[in-house]
Amino acid sequence: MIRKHSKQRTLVLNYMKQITSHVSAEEVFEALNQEGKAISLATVYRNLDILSEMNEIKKIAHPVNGYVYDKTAEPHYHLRCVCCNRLFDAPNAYVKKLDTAMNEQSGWHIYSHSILFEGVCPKCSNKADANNRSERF
Amino acid sequence: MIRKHSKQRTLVLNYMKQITSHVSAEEVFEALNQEGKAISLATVYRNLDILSEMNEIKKIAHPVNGYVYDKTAEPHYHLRCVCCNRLFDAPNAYVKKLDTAMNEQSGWHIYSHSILFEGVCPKCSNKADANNRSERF
DNA sequence: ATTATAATAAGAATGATTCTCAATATAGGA
DNA sequence: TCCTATATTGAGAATCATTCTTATTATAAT
Repeated sequence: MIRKHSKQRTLVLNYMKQITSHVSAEEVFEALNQEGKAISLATVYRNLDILSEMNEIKKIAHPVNGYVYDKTAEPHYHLRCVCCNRLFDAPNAYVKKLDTAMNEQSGWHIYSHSILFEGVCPKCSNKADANNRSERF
Repeated sequence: MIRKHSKQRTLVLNYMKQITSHVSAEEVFEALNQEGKAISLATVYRNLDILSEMNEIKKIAHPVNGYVYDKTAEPHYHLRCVCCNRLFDAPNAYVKKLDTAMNEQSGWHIYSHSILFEGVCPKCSNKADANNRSERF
């Protein structure tokens, strides 16, 4: 018996599709409730995981803050700001041939890969510049 | 006042240097106590984090199992088996030019990147083959 | 030796995530 | 439409990795 998304799962999915960043379950929970859409935290967690398994979104281990969810399951790369800790999509395309190359080199059966770049985002580096200026004068 | 490693920190570091895989704090704790080296779990956690900050080892967010620690802080890539969930070092070298390329493309100040390949390790794919054979007959 | 700082053990506290379970909703067949 | 089986929910309890607290012990510099 194939069952389509429940009312709550649809809420979660619609929210995910509409945002541009990467969010934690807690953030989804708070955003939906703020909008007046009553949903429990456990249901948010449950549905984010179900949607990940259905390959509609992707669950990502954030290097320092538990898990975040990504609106798209298509493989792509990420940038993390070591200053504000936020996660962003990288502008470049997925390089499929890295998988075939690693396949041959390692003897594993490789499905995919992910790349995480670490650095300082423009917003944070502007802030740092401003601080330096004000310290100087 | 510069202080060199304490007795317990040295225990942890020596253990890390001698292993080949990637271990959790709990595993370090159990291995050391099994060897008769008394050390508390909190101390293991504390020193693994201190050693990471000192850049002697590296702390890694495992995609499904919390954090693991890597004996080397030198940037390199990883393979994760989706079957047994273990983490291994990839055989290839770090590609520095990905950082400079992403620097230009994104406008960020990029420090480094990491690549995580996902697939099935030889041991697990052998196991799967064996299971298939036995199911067939 | 003395003193100040660093580090420890043990357990308590925290916090994110998962689990439990009684209640509610839904799909498909009679 | 009503019935039945299954899916889903909400609310809070439970779990579990990690961090914090605090009294005690170790260490380095004087």
